[in-house]
Amino acid sequence: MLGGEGERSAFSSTKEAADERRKSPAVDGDDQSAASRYPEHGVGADRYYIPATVAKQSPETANPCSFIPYTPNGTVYTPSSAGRYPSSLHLGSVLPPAGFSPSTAGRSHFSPAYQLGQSTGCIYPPYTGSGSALGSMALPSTGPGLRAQVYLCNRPLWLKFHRHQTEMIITKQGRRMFPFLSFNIAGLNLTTHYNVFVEVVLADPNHWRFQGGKWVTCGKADNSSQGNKVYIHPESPNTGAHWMRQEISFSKLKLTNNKGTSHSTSQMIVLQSLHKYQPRLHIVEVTEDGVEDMNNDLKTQSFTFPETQFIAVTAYQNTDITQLKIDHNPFAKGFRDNYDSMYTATENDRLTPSPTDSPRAHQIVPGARYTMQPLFQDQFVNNLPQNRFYNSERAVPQTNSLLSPQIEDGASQRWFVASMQQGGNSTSTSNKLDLTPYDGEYSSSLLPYGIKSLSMQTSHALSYYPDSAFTTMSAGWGSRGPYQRKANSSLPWSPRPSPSAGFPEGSEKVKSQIEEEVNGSGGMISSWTETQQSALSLDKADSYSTACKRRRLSVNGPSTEDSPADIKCEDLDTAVTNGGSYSKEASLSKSLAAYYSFYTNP
DNA sequence: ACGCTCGCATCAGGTGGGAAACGG
DNA sequence: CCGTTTCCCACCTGATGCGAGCGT
Repeated sequence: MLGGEGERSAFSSTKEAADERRKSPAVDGDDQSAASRYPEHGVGADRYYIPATVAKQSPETANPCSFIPYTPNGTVYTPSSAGRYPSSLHLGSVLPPAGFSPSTAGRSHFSPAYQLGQSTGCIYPPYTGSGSALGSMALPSTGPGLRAQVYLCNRPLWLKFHRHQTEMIITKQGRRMFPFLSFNIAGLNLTTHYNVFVEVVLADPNHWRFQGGKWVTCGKADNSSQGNKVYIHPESPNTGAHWMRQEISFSKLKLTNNKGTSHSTSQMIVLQSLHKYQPRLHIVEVTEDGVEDMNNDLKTQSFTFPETQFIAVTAYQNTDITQLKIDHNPFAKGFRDNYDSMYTATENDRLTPSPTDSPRAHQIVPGARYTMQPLFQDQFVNNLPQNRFYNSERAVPQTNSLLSPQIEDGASQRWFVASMQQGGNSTSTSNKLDLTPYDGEYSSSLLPYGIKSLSMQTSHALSYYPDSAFTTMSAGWGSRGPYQRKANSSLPWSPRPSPSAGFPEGSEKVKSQIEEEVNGSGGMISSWTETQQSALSLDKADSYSTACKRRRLSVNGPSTEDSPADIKCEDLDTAVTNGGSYSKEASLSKSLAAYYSFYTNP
């Protein structure tokens, strides 16, 4: 396995108390400003994020809401002194004043706050924080200090890539990530405003190279890299209700190696080739205009999903990764060997989405049938009239979430992470990902926000997405669907039900099952989330997969191993959905009803 | 006449492959 | 020399504009 494989998916989140006043990073602004705000260079270059770290926490201590806690079994390097944005924000002294967000550009300047932690000089400062981590995972509620919970929507897909050590192409003009980051957030104050942004930090202090079919370290990382390391979601700032309404997709985030780029800097994150990076999600409470509240130090929450770690490259090294990209990225359909034959087949027999299929549908595993086009048509790019949405800049439609893959995936799993302080000191670099699935019924609990419930609906109404896994996988393309278009952006939010509802009694059981499965498969966890539908057509999927892989074989081993794992996963999923007390059909109907009720209420 | 839906064509942009260029 | 980076290519997706057809 590659270095990152098998990494424990312990997610680490951090809520770092800021000792200093800070403002949110500017969305707009030029690179320089952005970079300066979150400089990675300059300071001690030695700040890296060490994955697999988190304060240990047992599910029991986790939030009562039954969201299955993203059990942090991993370890996260925790600097003695932590800052809010330890890694990239360490440069404090170097930060020049900059506008905070596009909407607030020039209005607020980067304050020293983000620089916290910088002074520590510790090499791996990213996770700092004090206080209880999961223990603070409270049910969504109103009031300050509540902890947010974050789901990595397309986690199954990320896991697939992670197994082979994810690689992300970086180009001068910028290249989108694939899979891209897509989250669902819960636990925010409905009316409070937040800035949501992604920061990409060095995952380790090494320079990597692909040798002998494997990624091996090769000297030390170049810490002097400059450039923007933060991508602020274009809809920032916005209310908690807004962020929780739908998936928060970062599909338009671009990675570049062009430090001098001056255009579209707000959409570009500057990285260095052959370095390993770890994306981090930050949620910062701000005033309505995007300025961080200077009177509260506990308004920043950070989340890290180790499975999203990747090595930046200018050309793909591992053929397995290349094949995965081709298989799942709709823009790469042209590289699928048997594309023609595949699409001449009947719709039901198709192994991969048709060109017209929803983009979202593409972040799924091959072998599944999905033709949600009408519903998910604009998931990838927002093509709806902007004024119909809460925010014109929304990358992903609100309703998307409803239809989002997560739904389906919901049946099989939900990856949830509660914000927690990175106080954990675990030093273990275990690479084993912690697979904590959400129970199949979680969706109903989330219904109020439509997002999750919609997912269920999708799976229900659309036979194309038989299994939940798909929905999750497809989430990567952003989620937006026709239903969202009809949704009134100004709809009042019904009280969010306790997340606990999302986890059926059997959730623990399911979780243990999954973990067992994962362990038993030697880390082949990538596709366990695939839906049972795909399992039904597994043979077809395998055929497709095999065909696609004929073209190239990785030195270190073909991905054919996926098949067994997939089967197991699917079987597991089936067991969960069928064997358990969970009735997908009933649940879907219920969710659907709830969904409509929610959106039609005045 | 007006509004709506649908299909088609066009365009911009994203994708990996492969060859050439670059640099240590 | 070798590894890395850059550029161009063909292919595909999604957004947009336009006109035809239909119903009110």
